[in-house]
Amino acid sequence: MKTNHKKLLPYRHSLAGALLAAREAVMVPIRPMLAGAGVTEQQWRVLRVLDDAGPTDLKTLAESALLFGPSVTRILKDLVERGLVVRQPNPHDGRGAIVSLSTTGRALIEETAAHTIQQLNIYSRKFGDKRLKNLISELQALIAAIE
Amino acid sequence: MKTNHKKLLPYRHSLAGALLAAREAVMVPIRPMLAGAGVTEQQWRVLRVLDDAGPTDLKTLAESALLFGPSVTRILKDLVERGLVVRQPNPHDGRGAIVSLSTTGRALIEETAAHTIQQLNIYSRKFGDKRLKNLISELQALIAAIE
DNA sequence: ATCATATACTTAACATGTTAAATTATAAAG
DNA sequence: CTTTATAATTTAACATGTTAAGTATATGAT
Repeated sequence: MKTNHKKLLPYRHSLAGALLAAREAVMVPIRPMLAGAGVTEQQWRVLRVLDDAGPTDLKTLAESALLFGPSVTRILKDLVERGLVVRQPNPHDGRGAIVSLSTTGRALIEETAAHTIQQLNIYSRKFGDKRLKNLISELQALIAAIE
Repeated sequence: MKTNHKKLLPYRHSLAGALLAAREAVMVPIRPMLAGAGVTEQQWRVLRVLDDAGPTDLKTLAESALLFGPSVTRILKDLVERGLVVRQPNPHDGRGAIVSLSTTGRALIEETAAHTIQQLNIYSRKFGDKRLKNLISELQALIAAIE
């Protein structure tokens, strides 16, 4: 039943497949560390984006963290309850809210950052630092080209 | 609240972030087509892998399609009910099963393949054919280097 | 043959993803 | 000032992801 009726590449060699497989390979060593810090991958993305950008409205946060609105609602409810994120009304828009990292939240990011940077260094050593930077750059260029 | 306390890159410039964002950008135009064909992204991965590899046991299928075992169980139940996949006992192992594409399932893959190939061609035109092939090749090299 | 262990799933339980509809508030037009 | 339309979230409903426990079969050692 081999594929000889068309030009479709084997899934792992396709663009979508290679991107998914690469992401999976990259995340495998990182996930245990996040679990140890008590955050899921999605919660960590929210915290990271808030650390990057400071106080942010929810829509921007969702886009930046590559999450859907309802997921952000649910994740923030949890992070606020745990005191990692602070939520305030948006002074310029009565409908929306603004969230930012608490001191505890920032501390969590700083702790995990040490680990992720270390992991990145391992990847750099195995794959080549310049090569890795170029790969990231190409990924961003692809995104820009598609949009 | 800018990030100046450590060397963590902004999320979109990080390896994990760039991979996730790139995958998302690539899939956005493809998802509506899959929805039109009546399959989810994960179901489509299962069908694609079966088209690549022919009759396959469930564990291999899960690994190839980047899915967990329980997801494969659930997805196959649906695909078999809809007549896209055929399930047979494994003659060499009484515990397991072997699944393969039905004629209908193969027809679905062939139809959608035309669309995905067309989309790939658009990406090639926008990003460069050689450049795109090289990107995929680098992704695979990264996976190999990490493991 | 029997016991212990490992393997291939399946089931169950809960978190998250995803879409659509509901809610509340701003904004624009008349 | 109302009416209408648009925007920011939340709620609800269901699919899928994810982990852990359960079931049945195979494998290996005594």
